[in-house]
Amino acid sequence: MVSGCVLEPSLLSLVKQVPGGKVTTYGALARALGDPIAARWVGKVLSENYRSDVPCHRVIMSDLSLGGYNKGVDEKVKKLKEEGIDVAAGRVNEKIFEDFVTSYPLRRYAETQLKLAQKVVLEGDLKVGRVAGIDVSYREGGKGVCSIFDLSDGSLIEELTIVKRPKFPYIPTYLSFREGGFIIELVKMMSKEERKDCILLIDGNGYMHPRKCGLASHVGVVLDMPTIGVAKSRLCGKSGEKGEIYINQELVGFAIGGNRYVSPGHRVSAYGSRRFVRRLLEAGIDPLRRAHRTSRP
DNA sequence: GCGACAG
DNA sequence: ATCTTGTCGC
Repeated sequence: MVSGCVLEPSLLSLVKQVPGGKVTTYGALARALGDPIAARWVGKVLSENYRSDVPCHRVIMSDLSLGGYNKGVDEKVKKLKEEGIDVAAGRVNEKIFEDFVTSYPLRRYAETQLKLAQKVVLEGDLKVGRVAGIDVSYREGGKGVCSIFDLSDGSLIEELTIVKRPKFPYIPTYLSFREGGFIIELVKMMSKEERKDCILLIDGNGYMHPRKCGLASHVGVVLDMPTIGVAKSRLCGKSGEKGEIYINQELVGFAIGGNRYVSPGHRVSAYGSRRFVRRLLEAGIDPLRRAHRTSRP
């Protein structure tokens, strides 16, 4: 219950649909939520669930092995056998129940991303005077930090902080629904004048996203500000010979320095975003590292 | 079988 | 992101 409040009721009600004497898989539940990529989150939630009205013991792995259970796997096997399910050598011999009644809630979020993606502008002159790095860290809730630097002299102008509980779980490709609210609130704490002339560096992807709408693009469009995504690992795409990242032959971003992935968020091009981040680092300005450090305890 | 899977 | 969970593709 600590993580995703938003999708959790949907997930638990899906688990309740699995009849006694039948089993389903984490992946099948994720598909019923609207996206198989949520399978890992499904497993995490169910392994932590203690509600006796939710039959988590009927959820197993796609290879028919047992998976986890909060009271131990032995208890899971016992409950399954009591329901007449054939369990032998740590495997369940039963057809997978997948006949869920569902509204596929995750699809609505994906559709939101597709709509926002149509508003993304992949060009801009980046005539800005300030740069803000924004990062969110978690420990008993989330802490978002926005570190604003003056580009004329590289000095730290201001640092803003916000602490709140994220309402959306972490599911790959849906990060913007977890962290977008932190970023938007932080930017709204900036003065109008400060905001006007500022580009945002976001810890995550922009255009380098399966639906062309990662966190940086999402908040860029919502705030109508130039944004660049800088991620520490690759979510999707294929690497070219000079660090380019492609999705279906389309350039979506770059790997830089071997351990950073840069992609345009909004109102900047792919090459423009790489140039901007490179020049910042050459000038010794690292807003994201600063935001990351102050967000950590 | 081993690793990847934004944070 | 932390303490571990599933699935798919190489």
